[in-house]
Amino acid sequence: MSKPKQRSLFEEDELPENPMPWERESAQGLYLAQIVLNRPVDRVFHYLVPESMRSVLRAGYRVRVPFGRGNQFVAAYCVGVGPADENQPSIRLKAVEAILDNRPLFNAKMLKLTRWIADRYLCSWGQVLECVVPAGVKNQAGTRLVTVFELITAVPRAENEVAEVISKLPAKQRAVFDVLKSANKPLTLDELTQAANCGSGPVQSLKKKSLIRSLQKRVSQFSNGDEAAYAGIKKEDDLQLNIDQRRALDQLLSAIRGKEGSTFVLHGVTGSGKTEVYIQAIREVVSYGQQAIVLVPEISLTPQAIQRFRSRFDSVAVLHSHLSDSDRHYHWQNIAAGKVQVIVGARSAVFAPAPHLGLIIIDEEHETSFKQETAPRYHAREVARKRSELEGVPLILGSATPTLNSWLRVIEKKDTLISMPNRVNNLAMPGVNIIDVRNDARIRRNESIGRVLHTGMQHALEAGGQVILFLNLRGYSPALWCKGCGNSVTCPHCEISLTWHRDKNLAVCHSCEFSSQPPKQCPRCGAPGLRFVGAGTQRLEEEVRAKFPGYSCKRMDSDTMRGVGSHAKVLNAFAAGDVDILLGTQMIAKGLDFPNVTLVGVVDADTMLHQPDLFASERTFQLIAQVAGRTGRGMQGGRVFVQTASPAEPAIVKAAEHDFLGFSQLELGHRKEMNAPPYSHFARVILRGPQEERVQDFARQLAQILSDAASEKQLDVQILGPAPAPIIRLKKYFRYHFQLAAANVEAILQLWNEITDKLPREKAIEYIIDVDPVNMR
DNA sequence: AGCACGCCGACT
DNA sequence: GTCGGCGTGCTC
Repeated sequence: MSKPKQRSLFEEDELPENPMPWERESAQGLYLAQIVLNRPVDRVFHYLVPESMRSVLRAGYRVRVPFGRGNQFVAAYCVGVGPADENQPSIRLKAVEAILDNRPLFNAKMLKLTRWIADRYLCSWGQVLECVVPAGVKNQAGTRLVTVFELITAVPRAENEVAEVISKLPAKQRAVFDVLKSANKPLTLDELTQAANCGSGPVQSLKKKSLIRSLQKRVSQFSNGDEAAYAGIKKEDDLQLNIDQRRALDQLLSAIRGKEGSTFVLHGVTGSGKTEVYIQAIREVVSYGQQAIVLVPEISLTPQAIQRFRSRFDSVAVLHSHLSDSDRHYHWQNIAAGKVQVIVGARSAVFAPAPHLGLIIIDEEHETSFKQETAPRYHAREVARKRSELEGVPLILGSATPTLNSWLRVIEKKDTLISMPNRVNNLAMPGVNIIDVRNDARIRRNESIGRVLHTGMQHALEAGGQVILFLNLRGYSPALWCKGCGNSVTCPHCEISLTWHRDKNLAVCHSCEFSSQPPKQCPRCGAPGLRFVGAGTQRLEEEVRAKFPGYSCKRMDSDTMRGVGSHAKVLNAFAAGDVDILLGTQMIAKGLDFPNVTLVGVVDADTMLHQPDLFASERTFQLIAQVAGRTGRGMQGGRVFVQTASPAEPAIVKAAEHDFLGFSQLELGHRKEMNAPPYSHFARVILRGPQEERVQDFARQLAQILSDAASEKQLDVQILGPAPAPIIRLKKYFRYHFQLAAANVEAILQLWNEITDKLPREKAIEYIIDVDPVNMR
């Protein structure tokens, strides 16, 4: 019984755990709490519930408990309460020390969901719960304790005695007493003394006479940021839907009305008006007094996107990364109180404590940012799937380029497809030109903009259109290359090529925080004259300014978009037409909707394609399709130029043809052949330590143990590797990884659970396991 | 993950 | 003889 996690994964057994061994030994009518901790031990601990807490403590509260040999007090989560089983020896049990919340933070469904996450992503229940509750809720940010006074009414004293004491009160005390009596609620010292026009003396005297008492009350002092957010937003009516949108909405409405916990893949090409469909589907659940959760990638949480929801609904909570602890706490309370209709947020908003959830939507479902890269390493899409099942509400996965994962479920009829194959207003999809740059003299000269793209930009700009240029590398030059030895200068910690940032004249590692003055000589061979090769957004900006001097140009990447409002500022300028050419990284690839953009240039389609990654092809397709979607949204139409040295690459060709079906067919064929996801599951074990050889040895050791266990337990799990991780050095650690592969994820989970507490330890070597990884670095 | 216990080497 | 290194195992 050391691993409750194995049991509850695919059984629907109820939350109170099976009796622990000692629970079977003596029945004394004890009342116990089941407690989990934010530690990587996935076990439920039992604590005595003191008499005083018995009527309050339930599953879902946080508590403080003594833990370990030193009885250190730690915050923990109560996941169940109940009488002890028979034969409970009370000696070894400790007692709950305190309850930390005024109300439970989790209901039964959320407990079930978090338990599922712990099982599915191989971490402890406590770790999941810890990550679900925002820090601002834990530390009660935006609230404080104040002392208030109230009358003592229920005192077992003779009434006439009390009346006599009251009648003999000095004037000031009498005034205080009357104020408190007429207020009929607890008052602070300030309120009291002001109303009674006295000092604190009379109040203290009354307290001494046991006519009033003081108590601590927690009051919120949230700065109501929401009113400001809503100021200046005028409400708008729902738009008229076109035929595709109408059909999509009708399908969703019937699922909503039927209370189905089913999943819909909404495949709508860029510009097909998915958001309007979401909004009107939400309208339906809101009309029942229910709430909707909308997950979007963090980078899509733009002011325009937020405004779009705020102009349609009375109360929208937006959960983004710039919120203060206090804001987060405020939203959590509001959401839990059912005061919020729509919750819009990034990944973690999937845990929003909506009491009457009616609908979950994930927009841009293909975005990799829905996978959390630290424990618990959950994927919000899968968590949403589970939550929709538990709550019996529909889940909508929207994208112009659905993941092959979701697409396979459509093909297998596990999920329902809704197609929106046309753009709104009968706009055409933009024409995409694949430009083979292998023979372009300018590209050979190390320029980024080839002849064809240059001409295209010129025409677009002269016709009054705007241009977006996409390049997925920030900085000036992605490599400092030495002619002498042919090597590039790498980060001393990560062995990754340093990128030269010309504006600050720094060589920066994009993997850790390292940066230094660019060396004058090669650190390896000492030869002088390092060359800066390749181009990042900084250099592209310079080239654009040189080549298009009459036009204004703005760069958007994580270097220029440090400030909170910087994003909106540039986009507003672009929308207003003050900027002709917008260039940048990933962050301009999604969701932008500017009708005057008549040309989009993908400066280098090959960077993503050539990554040693199972998903490289899928990502390349997604990226080109998404970037292409940024144009042709007005009446002038639009064109896309994709510069590549692999013009025949299917991911690029199919993206150019806007042929998702064709691409998915091809790519799924490859995946099936290779028995790769979505036809199988992976879990990736990553090890790191300061000495490369020991990390490698230990990786081999672990892989061997897992491999042996797999054959011993007859589990069909392949062990692939170990091998050096693609980024072998990261911040002073050497990294190795290996993978567990199986047709069913359950086999992987079972194998890991069988072995995990028997695995050896090695000093200074840490390892983690990532189930269904999206990032292979 | 912590943390305490315990079993070995270098000190007053 | 003891202080403290770090490996080992447990945590209701």
